[in-house]
Amino acid sequence: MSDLAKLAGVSKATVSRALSGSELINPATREKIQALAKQYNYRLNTQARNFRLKESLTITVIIPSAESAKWQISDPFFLELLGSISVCLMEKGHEMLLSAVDFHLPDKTSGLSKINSDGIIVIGQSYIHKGLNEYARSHPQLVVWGARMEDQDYCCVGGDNLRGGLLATQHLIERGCKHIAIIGDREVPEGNLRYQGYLRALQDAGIERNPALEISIGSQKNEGYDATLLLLSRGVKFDGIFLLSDALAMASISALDEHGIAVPKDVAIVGYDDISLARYYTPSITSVHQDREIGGRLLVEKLLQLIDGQEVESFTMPTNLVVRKSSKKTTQATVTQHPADNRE
Amino acid sequence: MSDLAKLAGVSKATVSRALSGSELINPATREKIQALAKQYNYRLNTQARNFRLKESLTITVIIPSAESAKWQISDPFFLELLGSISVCLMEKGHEMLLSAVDFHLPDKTSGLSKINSDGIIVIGQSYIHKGLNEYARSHPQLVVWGARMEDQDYCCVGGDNLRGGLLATQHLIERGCKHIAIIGDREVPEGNLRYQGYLRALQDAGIERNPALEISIGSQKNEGYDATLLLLSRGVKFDGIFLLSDALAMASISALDEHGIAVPKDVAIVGYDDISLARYYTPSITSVHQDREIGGRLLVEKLLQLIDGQEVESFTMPTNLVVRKSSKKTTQATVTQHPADNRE
DNA sequence: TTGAAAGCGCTAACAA
DNA sequence: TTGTTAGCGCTTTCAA
Repeated sequence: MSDLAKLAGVSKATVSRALSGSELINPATREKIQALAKQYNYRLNTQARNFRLKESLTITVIIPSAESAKWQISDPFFLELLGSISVCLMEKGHEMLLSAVDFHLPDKTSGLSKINSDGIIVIGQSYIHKGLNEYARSHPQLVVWGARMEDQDYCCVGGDNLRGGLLATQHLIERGCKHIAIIGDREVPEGNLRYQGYLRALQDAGIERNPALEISIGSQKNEGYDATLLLLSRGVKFDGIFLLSDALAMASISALDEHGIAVPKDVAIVGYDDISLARYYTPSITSVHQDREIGGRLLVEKLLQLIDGQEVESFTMPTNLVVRKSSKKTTQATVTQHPADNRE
Repeated sequence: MSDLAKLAGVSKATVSRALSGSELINPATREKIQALAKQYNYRLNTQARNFRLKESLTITVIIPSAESAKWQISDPFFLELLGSISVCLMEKGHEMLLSAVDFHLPDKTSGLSKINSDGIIVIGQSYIHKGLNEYARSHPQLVVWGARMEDQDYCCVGGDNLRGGLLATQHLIERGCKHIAIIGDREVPEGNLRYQGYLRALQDAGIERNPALEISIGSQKNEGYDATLLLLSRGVKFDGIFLLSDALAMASISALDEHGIAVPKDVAIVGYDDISLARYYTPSITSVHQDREIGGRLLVEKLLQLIDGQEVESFTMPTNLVVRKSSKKTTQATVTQHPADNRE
């Protein structure tokens, strides 16, 4: 920069002002300097600038990774949300630092405090709601995609999971299902709310809950597959399954298919998230839609407001069901399998 | 830091040395200072440190975004590779800056030079091979996932696309297919090589190439769907399709299914990449496997060597076919559709 | 083994 | 409108 200053015959300060497009500078000088900068292919040292300004223009996005397969970034929906966040951040002139954190590790949120950026977006509360609460008290520059909780000290954006679970289950009931299984991770707040919606729908319809139809697992595809096999092995009747994510739904359909059980003929399937592939699966998957574009935008905007020192409210996005083939009504049938293997 | 120095009754320099675990310091002093730092929850200012050291410990990963849907980060395989890269980078103590760039834009690679990090990993050459070459000449801290090219001035890691295309097509031929369509993006180097493999397999088997069976499109799911409809509308006979990615394969199967064409009974399908979902699609998808874990690790290691000033060679990873149901032999059948709509 | 001091490249008071 | 100057928080010579 001092070189450039010499070349232009002005001081460093003037160059700095010219390059940052300051108001209080002679337009002629500014253009001269900018031309010179371009000519010599000079670029501001962002590190120095950020250091000086005590800002990084960088946002850290944390996405939970799957414990079992660390190199595999979790849920496709989160990835699609990530795409939306990435675009918004870019529009606002921020960089995106991506960090896949395994929240199953003992230290859990301890990694958060090592982060050095203007703000943090956590995609999915995972198992760390309390940790987030604690962290947020000292570092308010945090927004989280997830479920609204009673005791929530951080800003949270997410879908209406209770309603989503309700819609999904009601749909299966309306479609004629009497024995509706539910498979997914109920340990995480979002999953739990979807489960509550499921319970409520059953209750509203006067259907008694059957614990043998409920399986709480992680969110990996193989777990969806295995859980479906487990369900089959229980020998309990079921004619519909509500899966707490589309990835699980796909794996489940795959498992059913391998056992000669047809979807939707024998069993109706409803997933969650309406990931882009849901429409292109065979059969296409009925799913609870969450708008990732709006979601990502909201997360970014709220975080930026937070960084700006503004007060910010959490937001729950409306949610709707997209009906596709996997739950289409056909000639009814109910599956019973291997009543032998009847452990838990 | 100066506060900490006062507390410890030493100079800033000593604190700095203690915290960086320098050799030339009294172990007693070091431990005292480290204890103090922990007690007061003091952390080094990374920005200042990086600025001083002229390093960022940050690697930028560039992943091409789909032109049509900017918020949707492209191919699932790239995402899985990204996961692997992320883990390796973390292991090596680097941060990962993620940038989704639309290489269809007119400026194309111009964005690269604005990047301010220790090195760049580009996932997929996309349409910018020349731009990468040019960039690499002045900025050698660059590795690219993609295809080996004759004139390549950058370090490149990727699968053996020619062989992959060959294996996929040979498999379809062995399985009895006589009329093998190919759908995918041949504009990008990787796609083109896979296509060359396809051509060679046909040639080896003495099957004449039929341009009506070839469709070059982008890599979005809807394009795979549309391309399949286009193929059907051409009214040309086909009993197998080689799709240049698994995402396309899924969309294609979906399109066929909607037209009452069964996979693999009527048409055999082979995809590419062996993404984790391939095994859980219905039917499960035969696909050319590329090891994302090793791939990611290689990319990171080579980049770090490059940053370290070492000479680095490009590497082509071995490639193999994973056979699943989508290409399983059944009672043979050949589809002909709508010979009416025979334009193009 | 430790301290004093310089300086990384930039911005922003303050002065001119 | 521009220049002078100080200083962000750290590391690292060099000297003690």
